Amino acid sequence: MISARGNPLSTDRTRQSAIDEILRQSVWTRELGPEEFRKVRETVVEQSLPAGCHACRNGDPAEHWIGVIDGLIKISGGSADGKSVTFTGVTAGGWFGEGSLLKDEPRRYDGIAVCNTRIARMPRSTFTWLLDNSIPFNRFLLNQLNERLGLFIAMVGYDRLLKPEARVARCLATLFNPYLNPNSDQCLQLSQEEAALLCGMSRQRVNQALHTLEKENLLSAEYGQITILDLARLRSYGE
DNA sequence: TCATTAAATTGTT
DNA sequence: AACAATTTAATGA
Repeated sequence: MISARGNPLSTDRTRQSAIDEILRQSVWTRELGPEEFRKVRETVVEQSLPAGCHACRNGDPAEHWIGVIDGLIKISGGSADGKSVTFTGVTAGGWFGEGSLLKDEPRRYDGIAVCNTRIARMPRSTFTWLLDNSIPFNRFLLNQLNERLGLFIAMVGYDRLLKPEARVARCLATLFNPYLNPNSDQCLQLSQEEAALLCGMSRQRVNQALHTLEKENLLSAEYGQITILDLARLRSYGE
């Protein structure tokens, strides 16, 4: 896995297989016809992003729909006083950035690699072609937007109704939404500081909450990574 | 391979 | 926010 990532010696064949990998893992490719699938496969390109690099930047023109092959991209925005807010994370098999493509506007948010991450870029031309030609693709997008809306509504609820432990548990669980992030790895490569940004809490409080959740065998917190052990109970934690 | 050091992350107040 | 402790990664003998 690691050896192929960012390796300048990797062949075209290994590059193409990474594209095949994410297309296999993605929900929206399952209903495409052969012609549609071929067009997608021929135009999507892979890119390796070291931790901290931008997949897309607030204000830049939007030329691609972006999928995550492996790793973790955080969707964040900067506030006026220089602080940044993390809205959500996208993991393996998830795609993002369609909002700017649909509106034909510059990017509204930053997409930043939290750990070393490989992404796939679909050119705008392919994206609009799918919109014009594939009903399954349109159905997928509609569902994805609906899932996202549900996700953000749920997160507002977590903020107001749940104790810190439950907020951490459920925020982490959202990274495993089967529709938005269908192939998320149980092992999340992120520091507690990043986890805190994702949960909208202080690092100290997240640190404390992680200890509690670890004692209950729901996850294991290691140096620079969190491994999910019981996703079902994290999802419903605090009920 | 091992020791040293800097940087990142975690634990705690 | 600050500080100490711990872990990792990089370096060179």
